[in-house]
Amino acid sequence: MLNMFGILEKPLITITNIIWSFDRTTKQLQVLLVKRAQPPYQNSWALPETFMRTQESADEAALRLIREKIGLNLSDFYTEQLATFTNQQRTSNERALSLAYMTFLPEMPALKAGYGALEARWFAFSAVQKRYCLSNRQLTFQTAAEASETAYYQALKQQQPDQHLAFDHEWILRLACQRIKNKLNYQPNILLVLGAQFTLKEARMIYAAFLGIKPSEIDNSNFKKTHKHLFKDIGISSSKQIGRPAKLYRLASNKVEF
Amino acid sequence: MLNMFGILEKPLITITNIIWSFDRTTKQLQVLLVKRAQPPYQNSWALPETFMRTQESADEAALRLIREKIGLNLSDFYTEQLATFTNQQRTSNERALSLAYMTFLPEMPALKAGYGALEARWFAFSAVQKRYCLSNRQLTFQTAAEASETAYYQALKQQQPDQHLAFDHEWILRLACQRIKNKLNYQPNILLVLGAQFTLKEARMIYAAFLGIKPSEIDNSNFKKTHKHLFKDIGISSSKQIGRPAKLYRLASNKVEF
DNA sequence: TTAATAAAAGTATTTGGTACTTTTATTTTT
DNA sequence: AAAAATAAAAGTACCAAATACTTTTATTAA
Repeated sequence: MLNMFGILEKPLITITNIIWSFDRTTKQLQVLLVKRAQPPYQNSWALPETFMRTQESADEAALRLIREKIGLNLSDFYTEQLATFTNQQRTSNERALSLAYMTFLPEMPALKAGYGALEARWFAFSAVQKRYCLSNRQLTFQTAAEASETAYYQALKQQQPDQHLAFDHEWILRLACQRIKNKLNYQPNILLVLGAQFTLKEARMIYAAFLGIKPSEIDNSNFKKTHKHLFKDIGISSSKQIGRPAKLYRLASNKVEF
Repeated sequence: MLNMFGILEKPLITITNIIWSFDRTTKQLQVLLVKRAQPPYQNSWALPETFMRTQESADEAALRLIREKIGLNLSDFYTEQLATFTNQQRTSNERALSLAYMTFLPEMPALKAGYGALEARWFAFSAVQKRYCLSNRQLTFQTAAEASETAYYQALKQQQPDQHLAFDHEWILRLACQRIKNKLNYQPNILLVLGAQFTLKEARMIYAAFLGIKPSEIDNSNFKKTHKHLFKDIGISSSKQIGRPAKLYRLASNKVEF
């Protein structure tokens, strides 16, 4: 398509979805990765992706992705937009923008790999964080000094594929961590992975992961006081465990502001 | 483009840029609107837009938009991504996704309408807020209950064009307000419109606009204490005015986290 | 029955937010 | 030139929240 100023871009639209859940037995936050069946980045681990189709909104595509690629048939989850990635160097062949979403599942369902994936697997977030150095590094998006993004995409080409996530997925994950951390104090949507009821210890485990500290560094008593506006005691105690049973809480509001 | 599952979408990409500045004489936050020269929404006020071209990143397109449509040739400003709008009902003809950005100008330059615009004009944000009811209404994007977004796009078709901004631009602006408000306490990028040095009164004017209160309702002394981590006293006093001269401040950090 | 465990519950101290008052530096008026 | 008006800086006292820490309680394991 041409107009008097140049050729308009009509790129493919990739939907990339960071899918979070929580393992109740290990009390570990989980993130879903798939092993790619086809090139590029064949056999590499990647965030689940799909191309957007005609007659479908991005949100719908994000849901279809969950169904098709991961074999999940769920009704109860929450998806929010993360950001859109437009750098030309992010793909090598035909240009594709990536609309990144985050989905929070209130349980940790069994997975089966769908089309395009050799395998779909839950990973403990702490392991992924360590493996791919998703530290709290500041990401600057200042247009005047967008050097860091440019530098990242330059370096991307030299990477060993088997030691990294496919495409710019580490960059996307890093951004997701930053976003979740920023919202921890006013809109901790990440806690939706804890489902309808949870203990404060479980909430603390998640907070600690994004704050970059050990869970033991957060005092239970103080945590309860500081976040009492976010959690509501539902008057039930947790099931059998060593020590006094923990109370169960729910999120105070499921209204989610943008 | 076809694969075994269906037809992939390759939509046009619209870059929509909300451009903010500050009028030092009236101490009013300003937002830039253009009057559309061509259909659809001919003669309606709209946020500045352009189509993305090949060989150009979305960030570059956002910058080109500033140059071409508004005749600004600036080097010193900051642009950040707001969100991406993908609803099919947002355009009537060929499908177009909109990548919305926000740009903060440290001055309020004169405008000249460029290609596609009959006029480009600065509006006092307070007037725009009132005119288009950009109140603090909660916007829910819960995928399970995305009724509000769907309802919005349904209602959009019935709107009187001359009483509203073009396309879904009121929706986009409302989201921008919400985002700015949320970031006021930890990353008030909106204050970049105040330039290299500003008085606390100027900062208070902007805070008040997004908090939905009168500037007089914010106590100067307390505001200073509460936000002292964000502002740095640069030891200079403001120029001649009635009353004791205000000190000048700068933003403590121009590092911007995502 | 006792020890160990883990969380609830409570306390005391420090920090930060809020409401309010006083002081100071400037312009305008007399 | 002096006094009044203005607007912000600077200070104060009080209340609420965050933090560090201790005690109590409900449970399991030995």
